[in-house]
Amino acid sequence: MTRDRLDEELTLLHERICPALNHPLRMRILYVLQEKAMNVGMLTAEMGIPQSSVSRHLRVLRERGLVRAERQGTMIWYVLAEPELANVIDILRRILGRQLESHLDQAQTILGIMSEEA
Amino acid sequence: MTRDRLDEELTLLHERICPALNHPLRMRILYVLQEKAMNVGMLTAEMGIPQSSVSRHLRVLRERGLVRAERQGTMIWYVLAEPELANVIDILRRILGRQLESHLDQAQTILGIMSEEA
DNA sequence: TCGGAATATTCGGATGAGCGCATATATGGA
DNA sequence: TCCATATATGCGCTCATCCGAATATTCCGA
Repeated sequence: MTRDRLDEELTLLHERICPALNHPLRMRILYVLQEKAMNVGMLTAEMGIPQSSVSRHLRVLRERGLVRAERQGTMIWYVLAEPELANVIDILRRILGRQLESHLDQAQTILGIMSEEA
Repeated sequence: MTRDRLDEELTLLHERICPALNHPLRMRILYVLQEKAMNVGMLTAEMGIPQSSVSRHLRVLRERGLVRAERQGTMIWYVLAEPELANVIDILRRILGRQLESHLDQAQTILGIMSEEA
């Protein structure tokens, strides 16, 4: 694969897929949907944020083909369309875990990278 | 893991790790560094953007512990610190590839992205 | 066909990220 | 010490995204 081609593909990747991961609530939605399909009401309760927010986040995921919406009567059930996303999140969590263990983390804390600490 | 704990962890993940992936140039830097260490000058040439931009992107990656900076004389070599990131990118590329194959997306076809895949 | 529940969208404002340009800092050598 | 090279940062601007509240849409049942 040429340089330009890779560049092109990564740009496309960033336009289409990545925005889905660029928000913790969307990540959480993906993670929750991995276990079972849910409708908007359930997700709203689960997330603890306004329904309009949930709906907008779902739109981002839906438009990028990462979740599927299946209407059933007046409700709409959302299903994880790309199960591999769970792997992505797991890998990132693993990396985070390693960093939290290492001393590296101290330096970054000092640098004020982390908003607040857990 | 409780709901709150997962929420907390994903928020932390989003603050610390994800910003590194939120930009195509940073993704490209990670991808390029996977093959070999490079200094800022090499990366600037490779990317075709101003040196100040490269430097700022590197800072984001460095502060989050995803790359390591090793000074050698007047140059600074950058090394991929979390090789698993390459897996993340590969998974995302695979998802993108699947989506491009499906009819899901006509726009991509128009863009001529589907020419040939690896 | 009308009402109500479930979901989606619009609106306006606030916040943050990214950029190029210019400049600052650090290192090695003369 | 002074210069040249390599890298990092400050500044001002633009643009995208997010949010809550209010409103619109869709669908079912009576």
